[in-house]
Amino acid sequence: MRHVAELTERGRRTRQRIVEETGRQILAAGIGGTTLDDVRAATLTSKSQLFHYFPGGKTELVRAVAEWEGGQLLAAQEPHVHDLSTRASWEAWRAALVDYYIGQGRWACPIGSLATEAAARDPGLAATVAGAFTAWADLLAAGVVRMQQAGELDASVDPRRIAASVLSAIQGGLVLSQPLRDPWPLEAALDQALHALDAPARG
Amino acid sequence: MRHVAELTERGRRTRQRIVEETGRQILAAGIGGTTLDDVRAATLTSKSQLFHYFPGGKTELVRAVAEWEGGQLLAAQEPHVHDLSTRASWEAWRAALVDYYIGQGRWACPIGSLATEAAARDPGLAATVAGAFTAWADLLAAGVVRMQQAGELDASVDPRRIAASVLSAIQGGLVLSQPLRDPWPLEAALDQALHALDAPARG
DNA sequence: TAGGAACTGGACCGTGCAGTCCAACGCAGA
DNA sequence: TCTGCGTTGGACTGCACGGTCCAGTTCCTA
Repeated sequence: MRHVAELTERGRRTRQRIVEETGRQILAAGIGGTTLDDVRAATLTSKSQLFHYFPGGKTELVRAVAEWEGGQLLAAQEPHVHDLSTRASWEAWRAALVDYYIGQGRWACPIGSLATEAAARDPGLAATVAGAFTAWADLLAAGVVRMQQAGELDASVDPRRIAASVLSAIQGGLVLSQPLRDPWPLEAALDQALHALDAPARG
Repeated sequence: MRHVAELTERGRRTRQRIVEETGRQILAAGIGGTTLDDVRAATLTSKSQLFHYFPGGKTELVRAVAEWEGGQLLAAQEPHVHDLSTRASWEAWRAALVDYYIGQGRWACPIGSLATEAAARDPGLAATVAGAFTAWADLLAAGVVRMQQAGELDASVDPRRIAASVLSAIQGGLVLSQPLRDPWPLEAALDQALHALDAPARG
């Protein structure tokens, strides 16, 4: 006997298909530019399915997308983002990240692009987005700490500030790169931010 | 005898009122979240006036806003942005900029917030936005050159890359600060980016 | 002071889109 | 095979919003 809102395997797959396709459309056209009819057509589903799996409508769907994309974004940085204990590891991480954005034709951050639109429309979504940023920043800050522990970095630098400035370089670099359709601002900003890791430990 | 599309003083004021109010609404709610009816109500005008001054409709209005905001943004950085020949001048510029964004309750960049939404919806607008970024970056790069000429900065650093990374720090810092409603990521990113100016000239 | 152009008010229209509703299908377990 | 829930299809509704239209007013200029 099943209980409320339980999903079968088929249901889970359909739901997931909707989330991923909506994510693609939002990245390309923004929340406002993404219509449920477009999603319905692209996923070969029907209106009733959309509201069956997301009773809260578009708002709930977008939040599900935010959570999914947040996870994907961190997954794309594995395994480097859990190392980051050497300068070489940071470079490997950097390469994976640039490939995720530019190499795979995203040209924007799935989370970052939600941030601006979310802040105005949906406070709950803004909280989800802020949470994704915090989780990400924590991973980077942990890497900075690891570099300090390994004796490769001056212990006086603040890991949280480094993490925030690296994250800002990514987001801001994408803002500049996107309309120019050229990765160089992203790369310049990222490299500049990573120079903060070049302060050797004081012997 | 007047000619086509000439504006009287009254007309110019009305038009300007529409542009500024639309700018406020776009910053708060995005392009998609801004309706002509809201603008009409807030400016105490009528639909016909909106289309009288902007025959191209919302698209043309938004472009006018982008150009106006671009100018305002640079104006807010005066007179510092035309100096930037000393480290102190950069700090004064930094303070003016943070006040423009945070002190005046914007919490987002009028141009940066357009960038993401524009890239998807309106290629012409994206070009305008890219132009605004370029003009801004040119001013910063000129400042870097002035520091180099004054002998305060190593001549080997690339002014364009510095300018791009500082601009990215601003835009990305705002992306992080906005949902958190806290200026610290913006300030951390900006300060980190400005460290690039701390490379003394090689004697 | 008359003519005309710039300016203004607001009713009206068409459409695109979020969300509703209900009937039908399919796949388990009893 | 029956029963019931999870699942699916798609027509339908309400309305918000961009855009049109035209009549009326203000104000410059000759």
